[in-house]
Amino acid sequence: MMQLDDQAYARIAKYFQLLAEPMRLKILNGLRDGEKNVSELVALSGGTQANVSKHLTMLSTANLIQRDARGTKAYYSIVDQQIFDLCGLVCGQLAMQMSTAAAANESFISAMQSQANS
Amino acid sequence: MMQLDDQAYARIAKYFQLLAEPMRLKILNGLRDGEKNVSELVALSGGTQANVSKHLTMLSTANLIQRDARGTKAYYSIVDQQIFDLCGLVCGQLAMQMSTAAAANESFISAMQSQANS
DNA sequence: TTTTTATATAACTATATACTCATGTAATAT
DNA sequence: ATATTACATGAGTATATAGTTATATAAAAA
Repeated sequence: MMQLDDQAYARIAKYFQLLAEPMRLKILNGLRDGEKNVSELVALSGGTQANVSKHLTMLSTANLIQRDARGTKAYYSIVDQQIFDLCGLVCGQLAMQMSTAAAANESFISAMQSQANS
Repeated sequence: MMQLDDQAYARIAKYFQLLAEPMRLKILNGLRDGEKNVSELVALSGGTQANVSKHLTMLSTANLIQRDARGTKAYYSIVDQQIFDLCGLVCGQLAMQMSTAAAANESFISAMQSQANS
């Protein structure tokens, strides 16, 4: 077994923490097909401007997304598409759990699986 | 872009939340090469018995690990090894960020990379 | 049966963080 | 110059959660 020091665990945990928030996942998914400005992300996510902006700052600070200010607008985009591999894996896990449990919500499962394979 | 409903985002976020804690990552990594009982995990992690037990209950409830009580001991083990793919991806991301930033701590980077490829 | 060992859990505290509301700031438009 | 638009951020609140201490529980040993 690989040994990691406490700082390494803390870093990895902080990374996962960024993905452990529904609104941030929504924002990241909203950026899947290319850059969007804050207003677009506010509309897309249904959150308030202040809240979306804060989440964008967090994701940007962690270098998961990058900011490009053009005029009065700020366009954000995904830095590394590999981020979606993570989400895909988790979706696959959840889909498996639910199908194993013979869960009732079939539409959720199929949505998860297609998400995982996208 | 795939549309997910709010419940889906919440589920995925909750899953990531489980991985967003250094002690839980340490425990999961401790189970990488096979089952261990609580005492072993307490020793390995350096946490208190109560705290480790709580984290184990959380991970077990979420079906990331499974519990097997034998005598007075409780042996925990990983349910699906794919969990380590997630950690590997994150380690790779962090390693990339650090090498891109030409960070000074080279030993951390190599540790991360070998972890990602294990 | 009593004690010991191994684990789980309840009660509590401290801290982190998501959110809202209000305001600051900077670029464009009038 | 002033107003407007787009975004960021500070202050404050509420909630979630990690950790500690103490105790409960259950199997094994004495």
